[in-house]
Amino acid sequence: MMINQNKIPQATAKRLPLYYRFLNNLHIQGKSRVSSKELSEAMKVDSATIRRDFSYFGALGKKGYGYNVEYLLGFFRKTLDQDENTPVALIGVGNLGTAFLNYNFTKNNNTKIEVAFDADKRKVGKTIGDIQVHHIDDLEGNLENISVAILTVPVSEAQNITDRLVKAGISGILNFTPARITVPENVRVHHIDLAVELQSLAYFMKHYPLENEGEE
Amino acid sequence: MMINQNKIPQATAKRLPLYYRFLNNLHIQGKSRVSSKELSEAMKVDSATIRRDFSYFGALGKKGYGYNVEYLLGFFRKTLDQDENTPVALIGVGNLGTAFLNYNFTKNNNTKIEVAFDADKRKVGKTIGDIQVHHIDDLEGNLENISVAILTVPVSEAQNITDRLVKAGISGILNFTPARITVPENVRVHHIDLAVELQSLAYFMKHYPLENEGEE
DNA sequence: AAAAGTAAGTAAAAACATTCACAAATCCAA
DNA sequence: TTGGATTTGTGAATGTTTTTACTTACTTTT
Repeated sequence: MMINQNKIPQATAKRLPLYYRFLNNLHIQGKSRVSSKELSEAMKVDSATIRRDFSYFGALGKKGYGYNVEYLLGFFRKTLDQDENTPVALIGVGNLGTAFLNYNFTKNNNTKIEVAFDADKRKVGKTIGDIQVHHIDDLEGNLENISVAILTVPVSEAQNITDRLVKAGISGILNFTPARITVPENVRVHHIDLAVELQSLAYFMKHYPLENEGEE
Repeated sequence: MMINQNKIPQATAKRLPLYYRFLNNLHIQGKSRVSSKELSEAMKVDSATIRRDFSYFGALGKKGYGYNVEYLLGFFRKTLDQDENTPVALIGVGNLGTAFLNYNFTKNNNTKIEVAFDADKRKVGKTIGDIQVHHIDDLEGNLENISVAILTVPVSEAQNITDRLVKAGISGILNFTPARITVPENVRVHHIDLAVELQSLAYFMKHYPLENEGEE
């Protein structure tokens, strides 16, 4: 495992799951061939960027023809480890947490919430979207083989729970709380701050009047 | 209005709401002075980046001292138009939409969901988090003064509803569906793709083993 | 089989963003 | 009041990402 290349730019890496999903859709639709231009229109990513991104993995297409959907899809499946599943723990079964449980990833997706926790005893024992809710006190015993957590707890609990997650061996956290949590160097945190996103959109609308630009 | 500077880098603009929120917290806590180093530790943004970001707005601090929290906060309040409220429409009162309605922004926040829509008649008429749910058919009549929409509908409806939103005068969309929607040039779309975020985190964990890096 | 068209791949340029490193200004302790 | 400590603001260096522009190779049509 551990594919050699650490050379793929982060910006590219962030787009890979998007590429994968679109290729999968095309494949399901029975399309066997696609060009960077078509992909560009569908995904709103510049076609040169797409070609450059793909090129980090080698020459995957054919000049004058484009890309073979099935081949490309297979390639990305391996690259993105779509074979192996990534089990995920959800911490905090509030409104947002419940949304995640019902959302049920794994349509074209190798990530799946396997276990959920909440501090509210009325929620413990319930099954939401097929997933059992455990009490947060039982966190430590129920994270076997799980290294990724989605954090949807109240902001006041965020750091405290994070510390426990880290101690329990979690090494990646998708943090939906507004808290900028502190973790050891070997733990990766991605923040998604919904209030910031909304304000940021409003700011861009007011101060960056577009009449031409591409995207986000 | 329309503050002169179109010169602020986008990367900086995206951090402004974060800065604002932290300054507000500091102010509430009664702190009157703060350095870029302290801010850096709290927000996990490099201190030089913070100083550089602030500097786009002029010299806001004092050498040897740091920044006056109240002054800086006041400055950002004006810059971010925290005075004027930005009313928002929520389209799609499913799990995620409900989470937003209950989440209720506007703690330190000038964005507020004012109206919600759904296609399910059983939801219409309900009040969730103080917000009335209207039928999606009544979209066009109920978007007076609203220019921002949060899109949390099923992916199959995304483009169709987007077209209606645009026709009804919406010029900014926070899109939580996996669809990469098509809009006219003058409409700004920010995508938040939860499945992609999760997969992307998993990819980074596997291929970018950190033992040192900063953040996202 | 030739000509016209298409589209990948990429080198180089441009644009964008972060970080270093330090002078200048101010603070603060004794 | 002096002198060391602090901390900003920023030029320059570095790093990253996007975009341009073009060659090459293949496809398709005639």
